[in-house]
Amino acid sequence: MPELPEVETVRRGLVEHVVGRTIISAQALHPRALNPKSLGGLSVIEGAQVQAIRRRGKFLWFVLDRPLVLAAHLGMSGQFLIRPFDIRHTRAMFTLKNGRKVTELHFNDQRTFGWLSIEETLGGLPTSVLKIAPDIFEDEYDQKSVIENIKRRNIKIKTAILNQNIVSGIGNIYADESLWLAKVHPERVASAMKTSDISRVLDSAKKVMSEALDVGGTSFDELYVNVNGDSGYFDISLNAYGQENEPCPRCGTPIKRIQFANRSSHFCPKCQKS
DNA sequence: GGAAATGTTTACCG
DNA sequence: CCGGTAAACATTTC
Repeated sequence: MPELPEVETVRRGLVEHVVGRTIISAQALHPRALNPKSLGGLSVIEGAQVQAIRRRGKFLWFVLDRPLVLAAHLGMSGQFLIRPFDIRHTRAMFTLKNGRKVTELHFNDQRTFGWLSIEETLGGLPTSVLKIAPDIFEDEYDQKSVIENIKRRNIKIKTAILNQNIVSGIGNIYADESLWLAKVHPERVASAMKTSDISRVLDSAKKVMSEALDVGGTSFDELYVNVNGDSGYFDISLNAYGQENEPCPRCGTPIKRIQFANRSSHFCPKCQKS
């Protein structure tokens, strides 16, 4: 469930199900579930009450009634599930209690690129999030300085918006969708772009991601689901990502797919001029 | 069997 | 230091 709209969907589910509850037990079931940088095993948060679930970009963290937080990144296939019907890929388990009510929370992760870690905070941010830039929906997000940052670089615009240290939360799907909406070719060099074009890309990213969030994110299969195991519906709204050879919804030209930084880029060769 | 999959980090090269 | 590229992590599906 991995880009900003999907992670935010998970965060909202966690707010419903775990905030205000006390962690009775927490244990990792797979050696890769715990980030090597974690200050300790998951059991160190047993007894703590969850006060809030926060997010920056694709990073989540559980605020506790103690100085430490439980930070989490879903990687490519991580899930937090309340009522898992599939426990094949459960990598960690939490039992939470609120009075007599008991909640079992699973951290599932097929590809095991996701992780959990116990971290300290600095200025309210977990250690692993310190270098991550604010995402487009945060109060701290300053689009003017983000544009200046991007403009200083001789990198492709898609590389810039995928860089979590420049602006966080955007992954391969929403990068392609944002560039399509902004009519900007993914390989345009940032330093040669007009400020207004960079601005339009970022505005488009905000628009696309808020629309995706409204429908619970993008799910192609059951890997990307909320805490109740439900899929999001943004896949039906995709205009470029995964649409190779499909007609561009704006001009009818077949969407093109190219290799980009070891992955795929999808764009309309007519609308998005290089 | 090969390729690809919504992420991040690191090594290496020029 | 900068940017590009490939690989690494691991699993599953088409």
